[in-house]
Amino acid sequence: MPADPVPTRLRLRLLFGTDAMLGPGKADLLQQIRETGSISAAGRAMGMSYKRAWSLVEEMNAAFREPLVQSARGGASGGGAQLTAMGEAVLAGYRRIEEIAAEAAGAEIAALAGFLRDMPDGK
Amino acid sequence: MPADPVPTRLRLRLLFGTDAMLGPGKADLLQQIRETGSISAAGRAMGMSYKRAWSLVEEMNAAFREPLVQSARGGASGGGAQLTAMGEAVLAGYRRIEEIAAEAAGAEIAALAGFLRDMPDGK
DNA sequence: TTGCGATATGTTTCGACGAACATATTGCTT
DNA sequence: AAGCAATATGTTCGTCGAAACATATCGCAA
Repeated sequence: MPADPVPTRLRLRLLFGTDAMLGPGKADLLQQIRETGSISAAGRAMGMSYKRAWSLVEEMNAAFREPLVQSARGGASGGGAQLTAMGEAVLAGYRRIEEIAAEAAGAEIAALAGFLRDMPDGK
Repeated sequence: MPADPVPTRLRLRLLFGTDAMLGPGKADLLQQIRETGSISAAGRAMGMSYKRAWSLVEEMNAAFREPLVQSARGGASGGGAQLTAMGEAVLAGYRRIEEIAAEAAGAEIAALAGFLRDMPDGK
């Protein structure tokens, strides 16, 4: 068989109770913060305003027992941010969940994708 | 241990290529159509305008090789809609994927939920 | 002590998406 | 032939959330 004509991805979102949630956006943000060492740089890398990035960080820090992101302002480089141990754990956990789910449901997902029309768009 | 303080749910969305996607909303809509035999009744049951429900149906019908919903207008009861065999298959497949993913990742999800603050809100 | 770069946070502006509204159409029933 | 109930589809109107804009603050370095 040829490479699958329609690459199918699985995105998942965890709903904690009524308000708190963790999805691909926050996970990617955590990862970018981890890589760039800055909330603003992470936001830029994702085409997201600093304000929005910061808001998401604030939500996450409030939702868990301990903050996921530790930030500092001032200093030589103006400040920065990095993941706490809790932040590392949550990010790793989310990635693991993604992987496990995609793996477990892979066959079913492929079956569904097989029902798709070949070219959904006009391309 | 007591019942989990924060009931955690998993919602997943399948992204087919760039445009087509299938998530909880469309799946629930399919199920309601199946149960009510009508697009408008399904929309009402979900607090969704007929127009929106119809649009979603149109998207789904266009995305797959065969329509998922077959509709008829006119007639004794004014018309109606029902799932095609393809529609039944897609709905069942999505539910199965949900179940498999939740089951496979259950332990990891519970672990993450354990990191949550007890009362995210003020309640 | 001035400047820089990033965090922190409030206010205003804007645009997309859905709701609401409005019709047209269809085919049984009576 | 008239009426009904639901599909089908276009148009307008509101609203919520994000973007954009605007400051304030911090701490090191030069």
